[in-house]
Amino acid sequence: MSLRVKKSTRRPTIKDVAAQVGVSTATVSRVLAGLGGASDHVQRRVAKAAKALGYRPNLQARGLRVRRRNLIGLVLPSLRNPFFTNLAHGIEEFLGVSGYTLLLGHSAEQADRERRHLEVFLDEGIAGLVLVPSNATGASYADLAEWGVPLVAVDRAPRGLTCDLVNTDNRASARRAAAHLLRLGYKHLAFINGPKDLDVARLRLAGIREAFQEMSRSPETLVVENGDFQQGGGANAMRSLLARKIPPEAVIVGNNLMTLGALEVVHSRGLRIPSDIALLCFDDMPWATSLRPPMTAISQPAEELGRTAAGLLIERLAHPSRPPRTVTLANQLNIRASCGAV
Amino acid sequence: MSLRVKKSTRRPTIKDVAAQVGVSTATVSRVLAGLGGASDHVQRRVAKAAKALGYRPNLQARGLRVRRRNLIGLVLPSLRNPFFTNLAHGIEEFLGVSGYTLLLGHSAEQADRERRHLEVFLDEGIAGLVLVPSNATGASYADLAEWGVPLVAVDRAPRGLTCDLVNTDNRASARRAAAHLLRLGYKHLAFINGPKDLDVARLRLAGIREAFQEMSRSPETLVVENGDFQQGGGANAMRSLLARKIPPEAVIVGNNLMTLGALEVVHSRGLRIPSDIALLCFDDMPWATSLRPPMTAISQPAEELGRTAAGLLIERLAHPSRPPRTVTLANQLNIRASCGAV
DNA sequence: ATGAAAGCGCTAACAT
DNA sequence: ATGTTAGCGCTTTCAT
Repeated sequence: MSLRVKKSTRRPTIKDVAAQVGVSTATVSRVLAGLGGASDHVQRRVAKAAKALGYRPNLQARGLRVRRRNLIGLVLPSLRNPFFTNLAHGIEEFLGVSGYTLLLGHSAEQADRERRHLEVFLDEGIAGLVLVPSNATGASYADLAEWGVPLVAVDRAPRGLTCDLVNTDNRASARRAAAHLLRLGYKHLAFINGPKDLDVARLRLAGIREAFQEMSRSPETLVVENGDFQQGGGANAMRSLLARKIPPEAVIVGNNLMTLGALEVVHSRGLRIPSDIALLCFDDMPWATSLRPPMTAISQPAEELGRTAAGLLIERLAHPSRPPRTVTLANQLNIRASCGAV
Repeated sequence: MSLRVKKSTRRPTIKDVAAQVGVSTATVSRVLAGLGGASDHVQRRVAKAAKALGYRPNLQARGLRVRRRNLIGLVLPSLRNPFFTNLAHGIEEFLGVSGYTLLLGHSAEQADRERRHLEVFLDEGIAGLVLVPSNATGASYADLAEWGVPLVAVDRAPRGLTCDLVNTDNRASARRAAAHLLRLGYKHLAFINGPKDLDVARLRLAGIREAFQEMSRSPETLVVENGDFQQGGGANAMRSLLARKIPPEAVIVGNNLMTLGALEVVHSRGLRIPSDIALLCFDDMPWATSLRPPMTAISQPAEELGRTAAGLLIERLAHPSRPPRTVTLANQLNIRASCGAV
């Protein structure tokens, strides 16, 4: 005796399964949800029929009913930057095993694009949100709190909003990096920083200044350029540094992309690293060791940042009213030849 | 006279707007959908009330009703590989302006993970799917056709399924690359290829063999290793090549990540490029020019691939029964110093 | 143990 | 021009 499989073009619903077995939809729902409350006999038959029909739950309908979905929104400033995509990797990995699905948006550091994504995600009924805030001009996150969606910020603190935050020890690692260069004897340093709006940028600059102070160096021996975290910005900044009356002997570059731009300029001028100019950069990328000379870099634990953020979000979903937490992960200074010390 | 704003903790629904204005929900729905069919007076009042209340549509409810959602699923083999994340960038960019939102999943080249994502996406009611098939052992895409979800494959053709496909001219570009090396006088070549299962891998190998034939070289002067498209695999393959009785004079590496692995080994052995060993790789990355010497690379238009795929999908959504198309984009050989020709 | 029925928020036929 | 109504697929009381 074989089950009659209803031939149909549309997806089978819980109703079809119920009809097949000859029970009510309520029973099917309960069985499929694993709530028991049905005889073993029925349980088996329901499971069998569901399988035979190829039944799959309609998550929209379920979501509509229980007003909660297993969707998590993720908004990143860029998909071209490995730092952020590694972050995404970490998040996806963690959330995947927790049964959540990711909605992805990218803001290109623009407040309005970011906002649009956030709104759509909300309309989709996301359960939670992971955000690397652009903090672009005009961006404000103050009203996100009212949306009632659990939110974890990563890497950067959103302006005007206190929430769970996972970041790195920007200040301390920048201080260590600067101290390293000063200790090696470089006198005139430059820092190609990110956009001024970002706390990340402020903290790193503060860290570098600390190092100068600790080692009793004049703040005038530090030149700061503000780049845009893009390759072109890095190139521009480097050009402008090299055009100075006293070009820096060593440069700290604020991220991976700007480093590429800076390198481009350094190479095109035929300058040698580190004898003509020493380089140290934020974001240790797999190719840092393949550059000649290998690049000294501050490695940021991008994937770990992602996993931590995902974990924090899951906890937040379980305990919505806990006080917000900040988790800071340590960066690491990987010393290689681009600064002259082996 | 100001509108009374109903104070409530839950999201306002279309009902709240209707009540506020004193019309039926149907009218509100029509006005908000821009279908007209209402007096200017009412239109204005509805718009005003919706805004005042902060009304936002519940997309799940809408989707349930109209059985179609503005969600597009995207499944990638990896989020660590810039090629794929650039692809994602292109897709996101295109889809974003078309009003679609992206669901992201990554398979890590594993058939079961990939399948799980596909199923969940389907349950979420996606309108369409962009897939870079893992083609991992056990993966089959034959039944995807029955799901009735428009599907565009990118980069690799899914096993057992004919569908829209966007890829690159793997065969031709591989042939050009090999010809370039042969013309430069290299006799013993090696190819660190990707997993055998992938059409990409087969096509490239075929292209290289073509070059050998055209230039009347013995096929024995080509050694092929199959890597896993990961950094570690590239390192292993390179080690094994260097351990041969006759190590290759020039190596073509199948992707960016394996290139990093190969470089790692080359550098650790103290070999010089190109005098000891020439290198040419698939995937031109921003850092290719910053390597010393700059790396000769076959650039694949990842973002363009993504945009094209997104475009194809949108057309497919509009014309579900059109015959499947394959769009092939040209790769470009960027000749740099790593092969000896300036 | 199981079923009937209501309803999540929305849209679309079908009235009027 | 606008309202009434049904129903998308599901879960969840509340009965039985």
